[in-house]
Amino acid sequence: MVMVRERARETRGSGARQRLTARDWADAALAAMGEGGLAAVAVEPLAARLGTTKGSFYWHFTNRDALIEAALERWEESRTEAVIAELAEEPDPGARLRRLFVRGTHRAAEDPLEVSLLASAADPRVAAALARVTDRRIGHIAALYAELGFPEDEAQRRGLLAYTTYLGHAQLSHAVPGTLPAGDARDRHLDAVLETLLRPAGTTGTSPDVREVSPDTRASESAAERG
Amino acid sequence: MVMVRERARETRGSGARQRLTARDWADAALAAMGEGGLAAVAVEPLAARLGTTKGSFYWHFTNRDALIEAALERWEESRTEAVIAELAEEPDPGARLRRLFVRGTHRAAEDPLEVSLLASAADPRVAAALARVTDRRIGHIAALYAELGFPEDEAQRRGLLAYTTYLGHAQLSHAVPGTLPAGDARDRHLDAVLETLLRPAGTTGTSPDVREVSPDTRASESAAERG
DNA sequence: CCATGACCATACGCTACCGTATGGTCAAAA
DNA sequence: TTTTGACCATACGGTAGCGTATGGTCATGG
Repeated sequence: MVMVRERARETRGSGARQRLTARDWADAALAAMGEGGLAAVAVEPLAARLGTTKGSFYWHFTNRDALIEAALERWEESRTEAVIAELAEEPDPGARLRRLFVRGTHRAAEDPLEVSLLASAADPRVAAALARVTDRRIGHIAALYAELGFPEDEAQRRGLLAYTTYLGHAQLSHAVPGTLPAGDARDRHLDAVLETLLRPAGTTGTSPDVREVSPDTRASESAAERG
Repeated sequence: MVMVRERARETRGSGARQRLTARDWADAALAAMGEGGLAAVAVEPLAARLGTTKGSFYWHFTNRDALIEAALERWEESRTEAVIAELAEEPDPGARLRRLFVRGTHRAAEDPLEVSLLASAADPRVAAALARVTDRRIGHIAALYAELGFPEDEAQRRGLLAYTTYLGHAQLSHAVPGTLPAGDARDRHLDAVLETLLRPAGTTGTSPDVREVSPDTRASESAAERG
């Protein structure tokens, strides 16, 4: 089963032969990681998938660990950029937080990479990357809460809770998707969650004086996104 | 750590060996799973750890899959019993929910087994076990909310949110423990989270009319528990 | 007292993967 | 045109684990 390698040599610049770069390998590693976790980042299967052999890999990387590190680095920066891209749009911090949460959960439901990384947190490199990204994200969410008028410690606490909720949601949507509402009900659920996360504190008590959640600021954005 | 194997009858040099049961293997598998995930449930390392050989294992089990299934079954029922044990104590549903949440998060922080299982949710057997346990737990929490007076759909929604929060918290405490407050601050954080999860709905709005969280019903129970 | 069967040890072949060694190919530089 | 060096193919040896085969040991019942 030899691959038909097309040698379409463009006359200029981009050496259009099927030669690979270290980044190609890192991307493939990330993809494999999303599908099978850290253990799926294996040189020989990746080589087969890329239509090449180990000879190529060991030219670009000293060993498998180096590949893992490169992949994590790539993930980390791409995620940071994605978050920053989210930031730039909305002027209203409340709407920013809503969009952040909704798009984050949507993406987590589709893309297993993030959950896979969490699942591989036993590895110290993965743990380090996760720690950096997590800190940055929680800090960012806390800043949004602060912008909304919450005092610093309360903003920090709520940022942590919001991110905790996001993580749990991502976990559920991947491991036990049946528990989560689907379709319209999903957006309604997310709205209710956001309502809970944003509701001001102060009315302590367990007695449920329950009324309808007023649907004035729905956050349903059923949009597919790219990264 | 590993227990000292008592060799009951030592009248003859070093001949007398301890015989194992299938349950011993299942327990060892669960322990290994907590430490290294599903991949750590490997016959030969387990045999070494148990001070025996593969010969013993393949007497009690047909193959590795059978061991995994047995271990999961054992986990599932032990967890169910644990939850039921929690149930029986408190008469007040609000306090039950608090204790459930606090003890759950405490245990998750100490025992990596649950997080490891989540990390191995790619395996269909693990996914099935997780699905059963998750459904039962969410149902139980929702029932507590219902007992507190929330209407059925709201109780369901809040049960899901509470469990989502638990999962995210467990995940964080394992993967990025630095983000979570420690010591006293942890209990305060948990109290605040519970306050948020139990607060009645209805006061929609983003404007933070923030006051102090009244510390009338603290849920600090720094107790070690057994399973 | 020996025969049986439950239980364990050991040796073997198999697969998947890691990493090395070494030679092949091909575009561009010399 | 020859040479160079970046890039890839292939063969090799090593390790870890799965599963099988087969024989060893020991308690108990006949």
